[in-house]
Amino acid sequence: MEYNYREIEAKWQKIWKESGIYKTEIDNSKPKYYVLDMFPYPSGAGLHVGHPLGYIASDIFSRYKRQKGFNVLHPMGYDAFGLPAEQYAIQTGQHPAITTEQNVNRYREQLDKIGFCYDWSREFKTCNPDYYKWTQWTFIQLFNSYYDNTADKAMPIAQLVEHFAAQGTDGVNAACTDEMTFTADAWKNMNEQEKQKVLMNYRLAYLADTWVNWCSGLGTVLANDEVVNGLSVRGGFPVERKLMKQWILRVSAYAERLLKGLEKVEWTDSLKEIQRNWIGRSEGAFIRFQLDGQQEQTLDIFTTRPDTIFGVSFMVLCPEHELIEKITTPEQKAAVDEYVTWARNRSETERQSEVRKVTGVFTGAYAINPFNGDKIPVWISAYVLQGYGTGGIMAVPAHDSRDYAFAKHFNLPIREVIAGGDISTEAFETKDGICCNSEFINGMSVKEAGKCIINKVVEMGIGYGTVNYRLRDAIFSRQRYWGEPFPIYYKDGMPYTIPVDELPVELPEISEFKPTETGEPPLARAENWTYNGYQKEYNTMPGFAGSSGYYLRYMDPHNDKAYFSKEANEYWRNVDLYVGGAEHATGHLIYSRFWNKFLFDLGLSCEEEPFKKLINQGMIQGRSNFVYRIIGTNKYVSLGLKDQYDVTPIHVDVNIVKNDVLDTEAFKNWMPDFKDAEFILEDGQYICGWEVEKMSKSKYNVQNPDDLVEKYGADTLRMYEMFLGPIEMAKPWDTNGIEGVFRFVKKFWKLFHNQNFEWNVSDEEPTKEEYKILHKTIKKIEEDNEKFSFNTAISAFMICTNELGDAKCNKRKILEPLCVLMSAYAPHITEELWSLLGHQDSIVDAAYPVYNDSYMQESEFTYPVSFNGKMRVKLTFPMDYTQKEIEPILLANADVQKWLGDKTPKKIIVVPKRIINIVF
RNA sequence: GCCGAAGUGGUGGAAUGGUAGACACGAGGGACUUAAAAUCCCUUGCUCAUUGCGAGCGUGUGGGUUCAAGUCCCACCUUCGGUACCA
Repeated sequence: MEYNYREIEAKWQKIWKESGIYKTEIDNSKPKYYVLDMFPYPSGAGLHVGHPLGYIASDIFSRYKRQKGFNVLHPMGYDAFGLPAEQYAIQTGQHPAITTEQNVNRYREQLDKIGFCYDWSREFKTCNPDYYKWTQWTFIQLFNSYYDNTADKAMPIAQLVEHFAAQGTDGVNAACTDEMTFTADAWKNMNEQEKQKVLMNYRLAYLADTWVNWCSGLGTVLANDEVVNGLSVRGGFPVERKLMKQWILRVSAYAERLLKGLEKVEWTDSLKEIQRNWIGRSEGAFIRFQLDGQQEQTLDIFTTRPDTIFGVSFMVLCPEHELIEKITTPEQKAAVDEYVTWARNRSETERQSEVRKVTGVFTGAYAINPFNGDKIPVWISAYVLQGYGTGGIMAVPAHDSRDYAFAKHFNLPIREVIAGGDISTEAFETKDGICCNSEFINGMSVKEAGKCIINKVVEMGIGYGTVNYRLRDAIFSRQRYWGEPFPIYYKDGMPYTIPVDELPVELPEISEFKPTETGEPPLARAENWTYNGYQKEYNTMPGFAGSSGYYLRYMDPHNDKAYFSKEANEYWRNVDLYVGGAEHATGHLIYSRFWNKFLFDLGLSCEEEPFKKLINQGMIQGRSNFVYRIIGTNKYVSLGLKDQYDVTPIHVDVNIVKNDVLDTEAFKNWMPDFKDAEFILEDGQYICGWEVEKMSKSKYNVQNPDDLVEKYGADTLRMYEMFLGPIEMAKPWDTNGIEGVFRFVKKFWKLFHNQNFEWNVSDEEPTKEEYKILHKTIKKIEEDNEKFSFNTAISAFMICTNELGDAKCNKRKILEPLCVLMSAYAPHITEELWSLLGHQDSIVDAAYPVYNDSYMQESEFTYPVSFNGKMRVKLTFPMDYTQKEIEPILLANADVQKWLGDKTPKKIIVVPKRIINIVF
């Protein structure tokens, strides 16, 4: 039979589906291996060509591991809550659940065509109430927990309540929004509402007024990772700053553990580095400055350079600082109000573009340097950020470039306290200097002086050494409909959780998906959105809520008693291999790790890190094609001739271009504008230009995997995507080479057939040469699989197939193991051949062939011989010859003598099985 | 600015410090065919030579280590990704 991929692929996909061969169960007799893809958001555009890249890689690895004897968990599902479906709903009135369902079906259809080995019985969508019940459940646990810094883990808030009742805040070392001190009696005298307010300061999920990224285009707030260059990632709308009451997750409490955990995972260095920078650990000191003439007010700052404290010449507060209204002098009030109003209302975009522009205003107040009693003016400037440290700084212009620019601009003093720089031109920012002009720390190194100052401030009771993180708490509310409702109702203005046994709180039906006329979130439209008469929360959870713990749910997806069973978790533990884009480095991959660590603290998840090994598939860029229109005409000139004319490049649909040659007829029919197009050809062809750009509809460079499956089959598509290059590298999507892979698949099929496409496999014993071809391939494929170097593995298959074809080898003992090796890459064709070879069982459970070194033994080796490093001749020696035995034969050789001439060799280097180098 | 990754033919890309360019695309030539598709064979880094042998140069640039460098070290250039007043 000829290779008919359509028939073969349809046949096996049906059989796999019906037999449930990819269904996975806990099996204690086998080691587990958990392979996970970042699940997709089912957008209306369908699966794009970048998705399969990672999915195919993980699929290959899953199949390989299964053949290696592992019990492989390889699930798939959908991240189904999200903005596009809701935006669409606002425009059309179509319920997002319906659009989502349609999109999911389309995705599933596309995925099925590629022949993945997912265990679909575990599939779920994050918008299923069965699933988001557990997202809500986790939220309640977060609400009912606080972070105990001494135990270094999350603890029940009830324990904190007990502590408050017994000792007040004395001995409390917990992550909180504001430091609090009160006695046990004070606690007992608080009313319910006051107590709730105090607890809110400690909860891991808390409600607070906070400056947020408000996106009016989307009608919601966004997390920091959802804003890029002042614009929303989804939709590209401008983002402004706004003070709003929001649900927030105290992710920052886990900063140190998130940082430390990176040491234990096998991720790429670059990804770890991105997370490290995002977490942004810095060591320094917290120091309290007294304000001149005001006993009750202090100005707290964080600095990484306590050693420069004698160089402080002014203090700066962020425009949002609460101290501003308390300390501003009457004379300065007008100027301060004006500045603060301006600074607070700037949009993110403005902030971005005005970075490094020096602005600020003097408050009229002075702080006192605790070490020398100097009066230091307190300024306000937007270069100091609210939300990092204390929102206030001690400015040391001589040794910080930002303070320097500020001091120069406002003509403030610049005092040198680290020797060796030239502070007349720029700040001297070294951390290896020696202190000067600094009284008792003169002559000390920066490091020593820092320690000394920290000891002093501790002694004086005005500060301590501390560690500060850039990582912010995550805003968890969205003023949106299509998300998980909060399991929260309000009583006397304070939030309370809905009992766990009444979960899930299902998303109600509403008539319209827009915010209300009064600007309330869409859920305010829901009828009876109450709990025992109390109003339920109008906000919903953000996109990352559902994706933060989904990998745990796959372990036990249908459990209605628990998130997942202990048994399932202890077997599957965590994800061994996670495949997805690096764009999630500062979002999903942080939130997920936080989520998992919290569940670990609760004793639910038995591993602290969720993703052991992570592979980032590179981004797939588009490869656009261009035609060149001669300006003012409807004439198009081929690439090579375009420089002779005045032309405008125009994007042309890549689907009517093959190997950069334009199908001119198809071009004329493409759009009415081009109906009468004329062409100036080169060599009878129209050659298009090309460029690598982002893949987008408007650039006509989008290619759909379905078309390629239709034209070449899934096996060819799978291998081609892997053959493009290393999965981790970004690369343009280019179908120019797919024919080569298709040819190879056909050749592979032919190994099992004669010229007339009749089955032709012999039971003869293979020769040693044939075994050698096979075992060389077994070894290479195994090494490449372990390294995720699938492109070179495919090259090895091509070489092997060519060699066996040349040798006319059709021996079962060679072809059968080869089939197994290749089944991970091309599951359909190998499954078909496997059954033709007479096997009843599926090839997915065939054992991976064992490499046998004995076939690779050689009796001799051909050495390249180089003279002073330049390769000249090749000589063959028996394998077991030593250098001593080789040398005389070598020197007696005519070619060697020719090259040596009358020179005598200084040294002869023989590297066994590599090279001989003669140095003269 | 800072952090990270990467620069190899016309193209995608191979090379544990040891014959650079595997494998594939494209291109050129040929076979088969009435023709096309499909298939098969040869050539294909650059320059010179080409009657044959060949010779020289080549992995972003400039240095260095080494018998030997695409690979290691130093400096620089370029591109891409992350981040951006984080005290």
